[in-house]
Amino acid sequence: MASSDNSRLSLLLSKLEKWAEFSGADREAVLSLPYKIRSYSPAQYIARDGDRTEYCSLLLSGYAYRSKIVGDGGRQIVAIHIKGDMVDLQNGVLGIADHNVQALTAIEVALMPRGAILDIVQQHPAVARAMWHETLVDGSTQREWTTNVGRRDAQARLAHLLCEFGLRVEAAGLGSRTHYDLPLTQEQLADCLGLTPVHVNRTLKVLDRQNLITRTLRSVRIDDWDRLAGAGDFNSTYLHLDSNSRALDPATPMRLSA
Amino acid sequence: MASSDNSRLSLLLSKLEKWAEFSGADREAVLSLPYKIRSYSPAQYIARDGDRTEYCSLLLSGYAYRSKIVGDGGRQIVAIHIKGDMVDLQNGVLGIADHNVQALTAIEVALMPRGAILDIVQQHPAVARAMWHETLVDGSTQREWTTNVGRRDAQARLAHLLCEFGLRVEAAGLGSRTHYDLPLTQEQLADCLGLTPVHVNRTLKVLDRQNLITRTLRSVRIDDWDRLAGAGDFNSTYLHLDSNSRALDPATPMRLSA
DNA sequence: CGCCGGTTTGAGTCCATTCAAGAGGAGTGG
DNA sequence: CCACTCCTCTTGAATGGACTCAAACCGGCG
Repeated sequence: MASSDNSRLSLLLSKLEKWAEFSGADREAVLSLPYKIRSYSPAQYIARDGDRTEYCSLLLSGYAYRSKIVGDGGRQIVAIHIKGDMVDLQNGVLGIADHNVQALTAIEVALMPRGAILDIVQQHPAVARAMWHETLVDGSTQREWTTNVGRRDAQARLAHLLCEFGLRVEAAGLGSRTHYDLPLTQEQLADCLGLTPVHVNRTLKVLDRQNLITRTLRSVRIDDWDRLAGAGDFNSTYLHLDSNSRALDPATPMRLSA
Repeated sequence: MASSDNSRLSLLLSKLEKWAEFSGADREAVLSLPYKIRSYSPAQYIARDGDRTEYCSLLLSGYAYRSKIVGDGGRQIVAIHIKGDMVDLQNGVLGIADHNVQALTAIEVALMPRGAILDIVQQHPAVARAMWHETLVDGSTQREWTTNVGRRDAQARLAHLLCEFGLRVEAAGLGSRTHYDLPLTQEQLADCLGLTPVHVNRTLKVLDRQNLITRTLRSVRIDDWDRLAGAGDFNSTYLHLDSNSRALDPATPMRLSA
């Protein structure tokens, strides 16, 4: 466990500090978490369903995804992760993986031993609270995904996903919400959306023909954000991107219009 | 905020203690959380999407559910909660509700102020860890629901839901896994499963005709658990019902057979 | 150049939906 | 105690969105 140059964990620190007020000691503790860097190539497993997990991983670069396999061989992708996400907090803390975690592109992760995570949350309440928040936001996103596959048609599902990606990629500083890399094959998109690859292909074409998006190879340009968000029934609240929950601003609560 | 007789929070305590080793002070702190009891009648809102939330609620009796509404008016039920569940931890801690929480039956809840929850996790790491666990298990369940609506056909979806209910109801001491109250209308079942009420009706009949279940009014008898679990592609791992994660037993990791 | 994974397109099928109407059950008020 | 109403459940028939199967196309790469 080489604890060499810990500056790579500053990514984690800045993420966590969005959610709680950190003391100097808290920051110090995060930055001195033991970790090792590891690379994975596309499709490689970070964790497999059923595995005992020893590490929590912070995604340093690239994209990763979580998936579950059903009885007939079908696959559901339940989450996509980008730079700065803790990709294995749930599996790591619960101790046993209830789903697969795989690299989508070539990635780099910082592996932190499960015990070190449990220790730091034991000793640093602010860190604990921030990680808990992280988990809560993941949960919120997951509910939205359930809703997406459960109650929207193919076009809305896809539009919704593209909007979510845009905002998250932008928030992570990886591009603009209207033009970003989308390193998913149509088959993987289908597995995110509960559709078949063939139908994803057709649906993409429909969005393109309506001048909502322009597809180039593995990247997307959103030509009309507002109309795409409308088509996707997209409301960004669930992403909790505004980090003002600790000092909740007095703005009027939003309400769905429909 | 009447902090009168705190014995009702022992339900919360016993749940949390499954996930972390509590000291006497930890127990004391949980039991002396301020709360007030409130009743809701069926369909009444505990929280609405977009609301500022001031309380976290512990469900003392009855059933509740979370839902999201989509643009065309459709509803997705994203979780069902039973006695002992914290029904509003996410909304309460994040401070703004990203979905609705409603009573399914007549219910009683213990409302605890958001601030008190934040305080206790600040001062009692074991409590924080236990609540975090609670959230992680919720997240795991949510991933399974996403998978259920995304990648299983109507029959499997319904069978899966019935199995999940059975185990959870049994774990909460409310009945047996093979015979329990199911206070959902077929419309509500449909909204859990991403189906229409009409199709739920037909699918129930299919399960009945295959002698997997027997339906009586608002309750279910599972006649052949193993076959139903097979039909529903059900594997209970994701519920994390075995509370041995803090002292992980050395059993071989489970792997899916398919 | 020829392979190979991914994309595109077409045609036919099917699972679930929609629309519609009737039956059952519980509660209410006359 | 019965009539009435409302809600839920049930069933049928027709429709449709997404799927399956299958073949062709494309672009990158060895």
